[in-house]
Amino acid sequence: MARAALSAGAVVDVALRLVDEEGPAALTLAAVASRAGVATPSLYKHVRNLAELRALMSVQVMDDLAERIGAAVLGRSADDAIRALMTSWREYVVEYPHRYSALVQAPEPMVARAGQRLVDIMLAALRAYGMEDTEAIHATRCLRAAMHGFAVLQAENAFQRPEKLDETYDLLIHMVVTGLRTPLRRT
Amino acid sequence: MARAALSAGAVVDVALRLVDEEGPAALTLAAVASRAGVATPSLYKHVRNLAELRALMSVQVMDDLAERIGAAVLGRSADDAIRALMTSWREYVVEYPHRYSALVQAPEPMVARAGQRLVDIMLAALRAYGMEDTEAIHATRCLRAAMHGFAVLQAENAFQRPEKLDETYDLLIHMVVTGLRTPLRRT
DNA sequence: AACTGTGGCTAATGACATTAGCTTTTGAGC
DNA sequence: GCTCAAAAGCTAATGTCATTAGCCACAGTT
Repeated sequence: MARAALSAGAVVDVALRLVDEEGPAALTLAAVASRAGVATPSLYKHVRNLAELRALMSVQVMDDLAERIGAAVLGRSADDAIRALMTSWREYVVEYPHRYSALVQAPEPMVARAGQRLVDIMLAALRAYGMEDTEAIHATRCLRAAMHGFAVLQAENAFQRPEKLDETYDLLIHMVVTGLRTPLRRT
Repeated sequence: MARAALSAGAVVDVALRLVDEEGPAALTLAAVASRAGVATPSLYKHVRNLAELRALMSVQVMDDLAERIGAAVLGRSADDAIRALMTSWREYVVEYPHRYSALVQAPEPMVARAGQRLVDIMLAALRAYGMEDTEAIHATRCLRAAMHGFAVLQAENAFQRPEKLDETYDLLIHMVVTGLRTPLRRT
């Protein structure tokens, strides 16, 4: 073996810190290398290329997020679980907006798997509503769309009005919970 | 005057067609210039730089979208208007997924103004629910978040399961409409 | 027919990502 | 302690971009 200075994980950490501090546009291999105290090409010993770094960063973020929402949901059920899930999701976005903006939804297996972990937690939280499998999938997608849409727009500063975002989010939670409670007509 | 060959609008059109056909990653000035039958630096006679081109493209897309949802909402009200609004929004995304992915939410005045047009249509559609101004703002944000989140995820192919997206979207519409119908308790 | 400004062009620069090929370090086995 | 292979680092080189500078041609006006 050789010096164990850097590693794929360390590179990802450095890159995430860079994005946190300087925004998603600042993510270049040169900047990451500089922060890591290493020459740019050296990064290729740990990461295949920039696209893979992005994917690894997304996986890391999704896993962090999964841990959070998993903990938030623990021991709660139905409406209460959904509320905790949505609240903790947004807390993450507020804490790391740039990081969230850097999320990539590539069809890469690695990223897809990390995304699946998130979806699984949502599915579990929805079981309490007594949904059939197919129905639960649809509900999860809606939940995901609502949270992700809000998160993206907030992270990109697309809400300009002075009204409090917290209140808007309360309404969104209310919409989701109410929608889950009053099912569509069975066909 | 000189030859009136290209124009800012024409460049934007070419760029949009490029994105439609080859995806958002294919958007480079070189590719746009080549399609326009012109050398790369010539584009700068019509567009300040790549960032401005992106902004102009976003404005164009938002305006197209505004026209569509405006027409869809015309003459309808309340639940019916919301359903038409959400349906036509998604039709646009299905028709031009790459274009939608290329949307940028910069705080640039130009883009913000185009976004405001979209928001205004949503606000108008929500008036039928008899909401106070502040309440309408919150509701619009939720509507926007839900539609945008779904659109982004679909455009990025983030929904992998075989379940029909149309059915999921019906549920999302249902959630929004139900949520609007059953207001939060006033504090 | 000369003039002016517009749109286009070539050449140059600087930031990147990525590759090739060389050097250093280090840990494993002796 | 010594050898050595591989890991990890480095410099140099390449190709693609965006962007800028400076020049040329042409249209429409005078």
